This record gives sequence, C-alpha cells and structure tokens, in this order.
Amino acid sequence: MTVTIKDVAKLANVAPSTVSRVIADNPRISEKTKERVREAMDKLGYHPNFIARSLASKSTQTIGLVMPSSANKVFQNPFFPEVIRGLSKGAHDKKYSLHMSTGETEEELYEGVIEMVQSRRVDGIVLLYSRFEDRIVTYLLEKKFPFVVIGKPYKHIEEITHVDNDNYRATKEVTEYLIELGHERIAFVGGNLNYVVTIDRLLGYEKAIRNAGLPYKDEYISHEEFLKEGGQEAITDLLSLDEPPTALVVADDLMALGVLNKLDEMGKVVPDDISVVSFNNVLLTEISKPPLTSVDINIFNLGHEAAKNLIEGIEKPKEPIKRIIIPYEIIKRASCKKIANP
Amino acid sequence: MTVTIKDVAKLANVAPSTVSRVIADNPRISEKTKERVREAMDKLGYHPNFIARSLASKSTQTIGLVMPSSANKVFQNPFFPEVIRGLSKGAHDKKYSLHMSTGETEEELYEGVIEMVQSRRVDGIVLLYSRFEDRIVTYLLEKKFPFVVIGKPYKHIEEITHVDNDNYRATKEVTEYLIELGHERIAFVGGNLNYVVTIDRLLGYEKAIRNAGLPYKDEYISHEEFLKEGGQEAITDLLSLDEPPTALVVADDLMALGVLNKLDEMGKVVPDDISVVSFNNVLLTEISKPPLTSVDINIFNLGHEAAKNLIEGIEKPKEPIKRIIIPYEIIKRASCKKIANP
DNA sequence: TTGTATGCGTTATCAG
DNA sequence: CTGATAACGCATACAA
Repeated sequence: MTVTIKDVAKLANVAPSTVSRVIADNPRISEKTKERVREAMDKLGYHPNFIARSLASKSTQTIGLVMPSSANKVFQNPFFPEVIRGLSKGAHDKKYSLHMSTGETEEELYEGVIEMVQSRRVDGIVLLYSRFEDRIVTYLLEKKFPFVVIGKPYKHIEEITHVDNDNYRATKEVTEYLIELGHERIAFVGGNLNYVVTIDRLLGYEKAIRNAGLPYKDEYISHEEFLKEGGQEAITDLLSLDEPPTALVVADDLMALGVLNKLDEMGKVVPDDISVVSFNNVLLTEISKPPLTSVDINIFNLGHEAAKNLIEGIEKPKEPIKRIIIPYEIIKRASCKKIANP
Repeated sequence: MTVTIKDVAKLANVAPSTVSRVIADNPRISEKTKERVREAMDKLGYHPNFIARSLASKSTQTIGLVMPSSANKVFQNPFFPEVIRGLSKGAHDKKYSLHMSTGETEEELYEGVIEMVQSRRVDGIVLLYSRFEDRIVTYLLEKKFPFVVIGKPYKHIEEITHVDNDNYRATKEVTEYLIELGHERIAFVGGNLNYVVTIDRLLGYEKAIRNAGLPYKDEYISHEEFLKEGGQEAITDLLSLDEPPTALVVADDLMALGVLNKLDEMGKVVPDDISVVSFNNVLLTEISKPPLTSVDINIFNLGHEAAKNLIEGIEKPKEPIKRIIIPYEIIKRASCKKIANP
C-alpha cells in the first residue's frame, strides 16, 4: 500500500540502505546513483516515514511547548500567539516542528510534560513562562532533559538556558521616564506574583523610585490577577488614597486596557489626569484609547531565540548553558504626559 | 539505558507480548499476571515509547493544526488561543495530542501540510479557518486524508466534515436588532473577503436589510483588512457619505476595536452618535470603551467539536460526513442604542 | 561507493 | 491465557 524505502530500492536497483543514504544526502554516494534513486522516489511518490525514521535515529525533530494551563486567563494574552510565531520560525528554520502539550489544570499540564518526556515524543521542551516553584522545571532538571525557559527561571539560573528581557532595567527605565515627566506619585500595578517577571518588574520600579529619592509606599503597589475582576478594584483603591498616584506602571498591556477602562469609568482622563505605561507592546496598544506607551519586549524574538537555542542544545549536548537577553524598547504613544501642577 | 518492554518482561517472567497486552489492558490476561507485570513496570520506571508504538500500530494519536500563515495579522486574533483551548480539550479527552504545522507564508504552510500527511506524523488535520480556493483542502480531499474544517468549506460542503456557526442567521439577527432599535442606515464592515465567514455574514446582513425594506447600498459595504491600516479609512469614507450610517455591523471584535478608536478620533460617540455590533465576543469586548455588543460564537466549542469529530472520523472511517452547527448568542452591552431622531 | 545484517521498541499474528 | 515470531520503515555498523 504505502511506498517504502524498499520499493524505491527495488525500482532503482540498489539496496535499501543506499536509498536511506540518498535521503540523508550522504556524500559517499555517487551523484549518478543519487540521481537514479531520486528519480525512483519521484516516480513512486515516495516520502520518508517520520515515525520510522524517529525510531531508528532516536530523534523526533520535534520540540514540545508548555503553555500556562488553558483554564488560566493568561492563556488569552496575545503574548502567546506572538511568541509561538517566533518559536515556529525558529523551529522551522532548523526543520523542527512543534508539539503542544495540552491540559486544563496544573496537574494535567505536569502529567502532559512527563508524558512527552517519558514517551520520547519530543527532543526538547520550551516553557513559555516562568513561575515560582515549578514542578515541571524540577522534573526536567532532574531528568536532564533539554529545555529552555522563556523568562527568568526562579531557581537554578546557572543551570537553565533561558531567554529573557532585562525586565528589571526596562521597568526602571520606564519608571524614570515618568519621573522625568514630573511624576512623583507613581503606582505599580502588577500581575500574578507567581510569575517571576512580575517580581523583576516590581524591583525595577522600586529601584527607580528610590534612586529618585521618592518615597516607596506599599499602598502604591498592587497585584491583581487580570482584567475585569480584580484589576478594577485595584484602581478604585489607588485613586481613593489621600495622595492618589498621578502615574501608573502596569505590568501588561491587556491589564492596562482594563485599567484604562476603569479610569474612564471613574471619569479620569488619560493622560491629562493620570499617565499610564505598560508592557509587551501588543497590537492592542495602538488601538486603545489613548494609544498606550508600552515597552516592546520583542516577543517574537523571545520565541525565536528560545527555539534556536533549544535546538542547538539538543544537537550539541555539550553546549554550555546560556542566558539570552532580548533588547527592549520603550514605544512612546499618547498615554503619558508631563504633570501639570503637582 | 532506557527501559523497554523487554526489561519488564524479563523481570516479570513473561513474554514481551504479554507486557504489551497488559499495557493495552487486554482482557484476556489474568489479573494475577497483570498485577505482576505492573509491579515490574513500576519498579523499573517503565514508560511506553510512543514512537515505537506508533510505528507498529500505524497510528500517531496526534492531530495536526493548520493555522493561517503566521505572517498574517489574523494570527494575532484572540480567536486562535481560544479555539486551540477547545481543540486541546477535545484532543486530551480522547488521549490525542496536538501537532502544529508551521510556516510563515502560504507556500510554507501548504508544504507543511503535505509534510504532515506524507510523513504520517498525524492521523488527521484540523483547518482553523476556511478560505476560498484553498489548495490545502483540495489536497486533503484528493488524498482522502481525515480532516475537518472550522468554518464553512468553500466547496465540496457535502464531502467535508465541518464545524461552524450559522453566521448567516447570526448576522441577520444582529442586524435586525439594530433595525428594531430604529436604525435605517446600517453599514457593514467586513474583513478579508477571502474568508468564507465574511461572505456568510455579509449575506445575512443583506437579508435583514432587504427583509426590512431598507435600501441595500454598496456604499454601506466595506471590506478592510484589519485594524489600523485600512479599517480606519473605511470609517472615514462611511462617515463622509451624504447619508452616513447610524449603525455598524463589524465582522470581528478586534476590527471593531479599531473602529471604535477611529470613531473616537473623529469625535463620534458610541452609542449616542453611532451604534456598533461585532462578532466573536472575545475577552476584549468587555473592556473596550464602551463595552461591545457582540455575537458570542462559542469559539471554545468550535474547537472542541472539531477535535472530537475529527477523532471519531479517524477511529471510525465509515463515519458519515458531518456538519456541526454551534449555537451563537448575542451579548448585549453598551455599544448600541435606540436611535434618537432620524 | 555500495550492499548486508541488525536493531530501534512496539504491536499483531499465529500457535499452543 | 500466554509465548514465539514476524512485521512496522528506516538508519547504521560492518563488510565488501
């Protein structure tokens, strides 16, 4: 039924192994027979069976993707399509393909990873996020299974190849930008504290505040899950302080959109009454009202480099652990303004 | 190094084939030996090798996903994470996993599909969109390879299992809703005409307009690619007509967001000056200003049913072609209003 | 430069 | 109920 290497061999009057070598473009085969074999392949419409090849060569040319559990709202963040686009490109460049781990809950996700590793379906894994105390990381480390994380690992930084932005510096810089605009009451609206990136950004914010000699107040720090639900309350709380902030550093564009919405509801005008900066620079920032000043963290490249370096690590197991820092850029739009009169 | 079925067999004092049967939970094996074998598996930390299993059983338990080319901006639409969530659930339910085809251009995408099929990496394919004259569909049909499309196939509807909404009726209904609110000048802002869904929605719109005895004007129909670029111009054009529309039917939430933005820029207030309805009901609709009235097409279920039915088709090849229609629901928010005085 | 033989880890087909 | 043994389709060490 299906045409195999043997059929090709027969037609081309060579041994199956020769056909195999032609597929691999082995230089020790003469051009003449290569040509003959290729003709036979064409004539029969032959295509190598990836499964068989994988079994024999013990390599799947596939990388596994681990996303946050799909039940999680984070999943909806436009960050993911974009990072996948980068991963896809990086994989495709080296003829790898992508396998998605599936799972609704944390538990299912973890099992999915174990399954991928044990059943040898993938040659390596990319974690699309970095959180505290991640059992998955512990497991992969222990198994010595090739993987890279996008973001900064919580622990074992020296042992894990990762692709990250300098979120500390980026946040420091963007906070300094607000300070330069004359703001002295700047609040930080962070996301889930379980993600390492949240902490990095918080620390950068703090550094800028302290460097400028401004008071670092706990009331100015809030961590709300996401969008509608909590994010909204956070804003209400912030604005009802005795000295409400005049500027907000929001850790994510999508969250910032929710913030913008809430501010509008409360009758606050951005940027006249309050300035807002956020992170990621996804498509939405351009079409929000007003367009958001946002830190472009170059999501595509995060994915691209992750795939590229994972594959290098797979193919050259002696490759050292790497830390790749992707540059960021502050994209100034219309959501920030010099403070009127303090 | 790696522990195989043979190691388990040796330890449990049975034949490898018996171990294989225990894995498959074959009822003809006595509980006693099953127990013994399972103990051995545990003790050795055995895990079946998926690749080997696939080769022997000629089934990969994997379904391939075909998304629009990643260069395309459509890729950024929150529709995709959500539909993937559904697919993921549907696949996971039946112990299948997901393989992503990668590719930046149409050409690469097409090659990716051929590769998936020929190399037998996947048992079936889900097309996450439906467009005109899709070579991929033609190819899969010709190869008689199992696949389902999300959306309505352009051709060969009777031969392709697909999961869709009744977009015609949904758009008709939502347009009628605007008519009931007193609107008589209603424009349609559609997306890319290459997608079948765009046409269905346009036709539903037309039907409602004609049913109500309103004039169907070409000037009220615009098709712009996406967001910023063209969508913006479309709005300018519409509003500079002699009889500008008082309501807009926009074919996609993300596009609607762009529209809202442009309207705001032009000093138009939604819904006081102009009403807007859109489609998909993604997360963003809630946090836009104003919150958008949107048709919830139940994206998750589109994906879930697609996976479910594809797998059924794979496992029972005699299964008939199916057409699954996912119900929709109009979610009324704050972007529509009774017309003041015509 | 090419062919032969064997193995990759399972499942499936026979027997018994 | 269980055990040999032959596929599955390809890669590779070893021969020639």
